[in-house]
Amino acid sequence: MSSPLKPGTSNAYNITALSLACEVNDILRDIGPRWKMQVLHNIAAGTKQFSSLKQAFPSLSDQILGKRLSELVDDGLIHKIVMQEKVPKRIHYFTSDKGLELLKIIDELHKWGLKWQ
Amino acid sequence: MSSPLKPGTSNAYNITALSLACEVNDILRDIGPRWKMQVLHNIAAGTKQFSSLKQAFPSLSDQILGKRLSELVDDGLIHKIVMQEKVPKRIHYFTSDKGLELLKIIDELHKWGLKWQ
DNA sequence: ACAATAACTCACCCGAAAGTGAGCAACAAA
DNA sequence: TTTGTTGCTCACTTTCGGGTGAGTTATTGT
Repeated sequence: MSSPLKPGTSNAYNITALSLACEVNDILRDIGPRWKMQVLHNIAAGTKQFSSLKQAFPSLSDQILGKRLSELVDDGLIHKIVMQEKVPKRIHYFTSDKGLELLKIIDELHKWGLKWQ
Repeated sequence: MSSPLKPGTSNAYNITALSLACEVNDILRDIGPRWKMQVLHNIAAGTKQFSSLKQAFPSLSDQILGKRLSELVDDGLIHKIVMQEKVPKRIHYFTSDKGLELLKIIDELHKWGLKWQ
């Protein structure tokens, strides 16, 4: 899902601390891009197609939506199935188990945010 | 902790979906900056001073460390107490309850990452 | 006299991410 | 025949965040 240790990011003193630290860093970078978790959440809520996701987020451009979807597929957070090959294509997205478990944590993050403003 | 809805980010259709979405977006932006959660984690583990945090993360520059610390203070995730005013100053950082609860969620994120690679 | 220390801030650069404009495929409806 | 649909990709510009170099403060150690 992401790159290993960058050069110079580790040393003798903090090798164990950094093993956790770097992994968390990488995860945050993976889930951090704008709209990405929202799109994942919407797909989990039943929105399946590109065009309906567009409607759900009118201020999100096609380009960014396309990028986020391909990132989510690459991360294994969603699956993509082609329902109809010929144009206009019909493609359905649905969340993987990995994605659903991530969303549980995202939801806790949301609750944490509500609790502490 | 962060800005409210940006103009054009909301509309009639998705007002409820976006209320969650935008909050999560904002939280992710707040916890996303490089090193921030690592620094928080190290402070929770007992590292109290600027100079010892520097040692813990040799590849992290003073400038970024200073920035992250002030962000963490602004976010209410850590507290800063001045132990000795006169130069060289002695300043201690320690995690707030808000910060500790966030770290629990970060830890789950870490476990999620280990489970799914 | 000089360097070192602790904890920063300011000004700047540069690469990555976000956002914008255009286009495309191939079929169906107006 | 033109327009619309669906699901994108490519190229470009702009914005933002990370990283670097230098400087500051006053006291203490050599």
